[in-house]
Amino acid sequence: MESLPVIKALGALAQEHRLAAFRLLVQAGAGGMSAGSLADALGVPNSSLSFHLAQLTNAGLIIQQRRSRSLIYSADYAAMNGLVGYLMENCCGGGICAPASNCLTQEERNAA
Amino acid sequence: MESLPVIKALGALAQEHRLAAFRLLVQAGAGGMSAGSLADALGVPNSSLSFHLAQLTNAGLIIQQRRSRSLIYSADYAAMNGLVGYLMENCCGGGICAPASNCLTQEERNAA
DNA sequence: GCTTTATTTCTACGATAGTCGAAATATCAC
DNA sequence: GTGATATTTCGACTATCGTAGAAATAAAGC
Repeated sequence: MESLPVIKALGALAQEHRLAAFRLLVQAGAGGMSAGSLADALGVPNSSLSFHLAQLTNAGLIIQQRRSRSLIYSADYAAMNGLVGYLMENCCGGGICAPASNCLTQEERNAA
Repeated sequence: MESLPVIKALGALAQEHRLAAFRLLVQAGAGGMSAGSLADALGVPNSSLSFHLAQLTNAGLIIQQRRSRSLIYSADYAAMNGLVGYLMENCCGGGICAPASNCLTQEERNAA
């Protein structure tokens, strides 16, 4: 993993509403949440949240899907694993520390 | 761990020079590096780097020590473990994923 | 004390982030 | 097509970030 996407991902998470939104999506799992229900849950105006969701999407941390009139967002577990992996990979000179554990996607969990 | 310090830490790492500096310090280990040698290694003016080191220090990611005329900076492994732990802790609803592996401090490594 | 070395603080500047109401777009139901 | 719903884009604004030269501070040596 390169440095630039890591910086984008870290920057995307380094904001109150975005960190909260991302965590909600992580906990929501594969089903995801609509933009509107996220805005309600966070108490942020739609237009503001839309801005933040675009940032998270651009950073590759979340995925957007249309379901009827709603846009459903869900966390990209692979991206998150890559981010944590990058941070741990360069820890302690890459020698002693074991790689970070991975969060499984719904599919991976079913397969296990 | 609260949300605010996590946001500060993520924000501190979400910048080219600061991420590079932090990684250099992580690899440098307990011995750390002086402000000047960091500035040389990164090709950044002293005053600019000083600004960034202050941000990292304020975020609790690195530690400052004076050694004669030089100020020596070193990575705070405990803070990094806390940050990664926070991200992993809220992953997958906190259920299935194992906690992230820890990077050991020099003392912990010696004790092991 | 004065000088040298190492680093920070000051200052000013342009660039980007965050906010939110209003207008625009997309989809569905009839 | 018309109307209702869900979400985004636009616009204007303030606040904070990143930059780097210049001046100030801290420690060591003579």
